[in-house]
Amino acid sequence: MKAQALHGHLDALLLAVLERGALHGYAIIEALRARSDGSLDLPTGTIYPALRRLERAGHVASTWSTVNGRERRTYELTDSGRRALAGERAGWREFSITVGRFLDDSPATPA
Amino acid sequence: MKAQALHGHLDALLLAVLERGALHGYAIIEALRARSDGSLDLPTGTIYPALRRLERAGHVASTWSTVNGRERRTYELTDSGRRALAGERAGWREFSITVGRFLDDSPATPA
DNA sequence: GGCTGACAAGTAGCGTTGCTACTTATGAAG
DNA sequence: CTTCATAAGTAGCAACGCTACTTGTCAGCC
Repeated sequence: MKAQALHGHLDALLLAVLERGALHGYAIIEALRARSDGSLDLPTGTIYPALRRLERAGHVASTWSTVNGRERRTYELTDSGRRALAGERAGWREFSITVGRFLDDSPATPA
Repeated sequence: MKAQALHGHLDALLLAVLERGALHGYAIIEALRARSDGSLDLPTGTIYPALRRLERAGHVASTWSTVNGRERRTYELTDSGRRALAGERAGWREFSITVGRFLDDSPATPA
C-alpha cells in the first residue's frame, strides 16, 4: 500500500489493535502487518512517536518490563482510549461513506 | 465531518468531481458539498491551492473566462488526470479495505 | 447613495502528521 | 565475530489542509 496514506487514521488503527489486548510497540507493528496481510508495514519511526502521542493524550498507558534481557514497553488501552476508539470508528464510517460516494462508484460498475 | 481528515484523498475527490465535467473552483466547492449532503464543506484556502497543485502535476488544465463581469477559472480533466483518477480509485479501494479491516468490525456488530 | 451578502479567486503562514535515517542494546546463529 | 531478529527511541523533513485575510463584481434593500 502507498505509504503515508494513513494520515489521520493511524491513531485509530493503533487503538483498534490494542483493543484486543495489551501489546508492546514491536508487537504492534507485527500485529498490524499480520492483520492487514502485509499491506501495513509501518516503520518504528512512525509508531513509537504515535504511541507516545496517544499516551500523552491519555488514550493508552504503558508499563515497562524486561523479557530475556530486552526492555519492553507494553501499551494498554485506557477507558478514555476505548471512548476515543468508538469515536474514531464513527468518524471512519462517515469518512469512508463520504469519500466512497465519490470514489467507489466507478463509471463502469456492473450490477 | 471532522475537518482535515481528507489528508491524502483530496486530490482524488477533486479529480472525481471533474470527471463529470469541467467546473470552476467555486462550483467545485458547491459540487462537493452537494454530492456529500453537506458533509464536505471545504474552504477556498483548501481547494484553490489544491487545484493549482493538480494543474502543476498536469492532471487538470484551466481556462479563464469572464461571466457577468466575474473572472472564472474553469478546470478540466486531462488524460493524465483521468489516469491518475483511476489510480486513486484503486488506492482508495485498497486503503478502505485495509483500514476497514481494523475499524469496521466493531466488537458488537449485530447480524 | 450606501450597505450587505452571494459569487469568484487568491495568498501567507501555521500545526499536525507520518516518514527517512540514524542510534543504542541484547540474544541467537553461523 | 559478524549478522540478523528483537526492542526502543530521536532528529529533522516534507506534505497537506486549515485559518485568516485580501481583492473585486453584482444584486437587492433601505
